[in-house]
Amino acid sequence: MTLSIGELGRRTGTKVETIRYYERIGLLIAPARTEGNYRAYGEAELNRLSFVRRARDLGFSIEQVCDLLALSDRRDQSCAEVDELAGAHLAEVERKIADLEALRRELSALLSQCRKGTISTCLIIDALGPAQAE
Amino acid sequence: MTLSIGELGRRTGTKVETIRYYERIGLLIAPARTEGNYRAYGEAELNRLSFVRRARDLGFSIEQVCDLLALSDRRDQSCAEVDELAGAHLAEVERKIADLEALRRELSALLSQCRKGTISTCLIIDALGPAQAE
DNA sequence: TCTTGACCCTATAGCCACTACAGGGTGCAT
DNA sequence: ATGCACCCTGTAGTGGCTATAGGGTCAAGA
Repeated sequence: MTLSIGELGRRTGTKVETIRYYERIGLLIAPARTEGNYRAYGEAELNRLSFVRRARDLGFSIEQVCDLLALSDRRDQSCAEVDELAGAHLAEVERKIADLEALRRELSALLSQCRKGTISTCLIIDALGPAQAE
Repeated sequence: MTLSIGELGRRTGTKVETIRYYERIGLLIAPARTEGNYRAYGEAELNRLSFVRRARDLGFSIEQVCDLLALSDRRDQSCAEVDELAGAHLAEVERKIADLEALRRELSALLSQCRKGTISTCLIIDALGPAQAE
């Protein structure tokens, strides 16, 4: 099985430029080339890129993906590190959710107060402006 | 009242570099200068930067902040546009929350299954790897 | 008066994770 | 021979800052 970069992209839902970018930063290993200097991928590369994509879709950073890839090769060792990485990531996701929910509350409070008046009486603009009664 | 850039930063919780950046991109207007070529800010600038900071803290993009600033000057007009902008932003925030919550569910499902074994039996690594039973 | 140190200035490069060119080469069908 | 889809490299751009280099200014203290 030999895949061109475009085909690999189609199968993994990755843009061609992104694949080349991953290669450039060392996340993917430079594959063999055809006579015409085209990248030629095999199953191993397909699997590796799939792994990368899923991890990225789960919100892991490139660096975390690198770590996960390295860990996934050490099949006999404890998966405690994997667990820890995923746990840290989960905590980060939960923090972001909390931040966004605080934001949502503020924004919807502002919006619910809107009296459809003019800018000069707009509570949203007011809320952004300098504190007047302080 | 005349403020140096550092003083303005302190009063608005903004780094000096960020203020200069805002000026460079046109979000803040270039202020008067002292004899020694230092930026000299007044109350208007303090208000404007406060506005920017609050809007940024609420998660508005720089472009949205530009729009809000432009709107806030047109005090006699309807605030419908402001409302719309804030509403669109709220919708965006809600979409992000939904995305992150889906993520959280996936991650915590993965983590709850961890049996503290080796990498080769790690369900997290499995979940990232290529689909095996398909 | 000199020096120290905190502050200020500009210009430029770096961060993340891509994305979008420009300017060319390859491969296959018509 | 021509067209078109695809591939190649290299570079620059995105957003929203942040950091650094290499200097200038200003006020206080010895």
